Amino acid sequence: MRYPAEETAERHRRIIAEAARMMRENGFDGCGVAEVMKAAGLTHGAFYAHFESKEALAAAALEHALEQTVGLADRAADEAAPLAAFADPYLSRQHRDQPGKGCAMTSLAADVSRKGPSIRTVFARQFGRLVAALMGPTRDHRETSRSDVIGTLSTLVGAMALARAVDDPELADEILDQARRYLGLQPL
Amino acid sequence: MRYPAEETAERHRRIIAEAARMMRENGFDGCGVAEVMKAAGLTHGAFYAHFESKEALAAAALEHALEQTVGLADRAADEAAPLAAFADPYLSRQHRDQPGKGCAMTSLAADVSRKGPSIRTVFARQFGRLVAALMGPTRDHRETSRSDVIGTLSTLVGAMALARAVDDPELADEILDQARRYLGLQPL
DNA sequence: TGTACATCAGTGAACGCGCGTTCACTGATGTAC
DNA sequence: TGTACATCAGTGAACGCGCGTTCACTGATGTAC
Repeated sequence: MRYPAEETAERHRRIIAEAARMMRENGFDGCGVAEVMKAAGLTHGAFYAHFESKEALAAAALEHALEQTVGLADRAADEAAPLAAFADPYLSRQHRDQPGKGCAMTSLAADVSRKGPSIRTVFARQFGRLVAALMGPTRDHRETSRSDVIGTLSTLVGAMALARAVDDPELADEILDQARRYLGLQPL
Repeated sequence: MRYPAEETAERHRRIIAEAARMMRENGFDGCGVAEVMKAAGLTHGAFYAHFESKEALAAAALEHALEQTVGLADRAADEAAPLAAFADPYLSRQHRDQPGKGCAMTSLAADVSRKGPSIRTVFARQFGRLVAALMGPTRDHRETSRSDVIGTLSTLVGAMALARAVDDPELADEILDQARRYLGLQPL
């Protein structure tokens, strides 16, 4: 049957949101089309009324997930120390233990590097926006700032990836703790 | 037919080496058993004479790949500035463009976090050895040192993951450049 | 304002493919007598 | 030293399963007259 336009749009958004969560948890190839559609309350057959292919869904889901990270950076940019304001909640146990709700740079960067242009372009664009947001509106020493921003982001992404990979709770905690110290953040 | 023990052992090593390369390039799930065996010059049927399962191969391949990284750290530990000696070749374009020959922390950390204990334990153990190697034989300010080592490793892993994910050669180069500056390394 | 009809997001069965795994079989090697 | 035989890493066909994708069909909605 034909459905009201707004309900269809709402379902479309829900598919993207569920995919963004599941792909961050299990990787692009770790969650199936049928699984995503089921999580969105639909059957898999309807998928191709919403997306041209699974790759198109992956691109939309990645964009959605990174949008969330850019939003956090925008809010952090209003603080006195934007980088610290962004980094502090990033290096938390909550973020480590809930990849499905967290930053897609950490959970999907390696996956992205193995995918095609449609996905990698999304990543590059959103990463550029993230760096720009964290540099603040007007700075003079742009070069130095970009190095601080990119260096700090690298530390965040690497520390979180390592903390999640390690199969030893104490070591995982220590990685967060030492990365926080390294960046000059308060201990957890 | 039955084969000489040494030839069998040599083939076993070749399977692991090829798997270590292909899994770093394409992820654990991105390369198949048949593909690995073909790269090692065998047919897929012989695989289960060498490994109990694909997961067992993945664990062996990860161990092999990380052994290589620990070896580089051991050699860097003999230098005047071990961390810089390790970081300098890490943040190179060559490393970025040849993930199959490079550090498995960057290419496989996210994959590892989604796998079972047999694989995650390998990662944790080798990461521990890597940190220990880079801290040098005898230091007094251990706490500070561990923070420097873990913080720097995080930066390396994150920067390389980001540089590889980005679909823009200039941005990928800039990530390496700025991360090098952030860590106080000479420009490329 | 009614009526006939085109639309299209749904459903669920089916397809083709690749994957990890299994299995019957091979035959040179190493061992027991 | 020869001979018979067990071993086991190979080969290649086959299996079962899950996946992305396709397709015939449904029926409420929106549109044309």
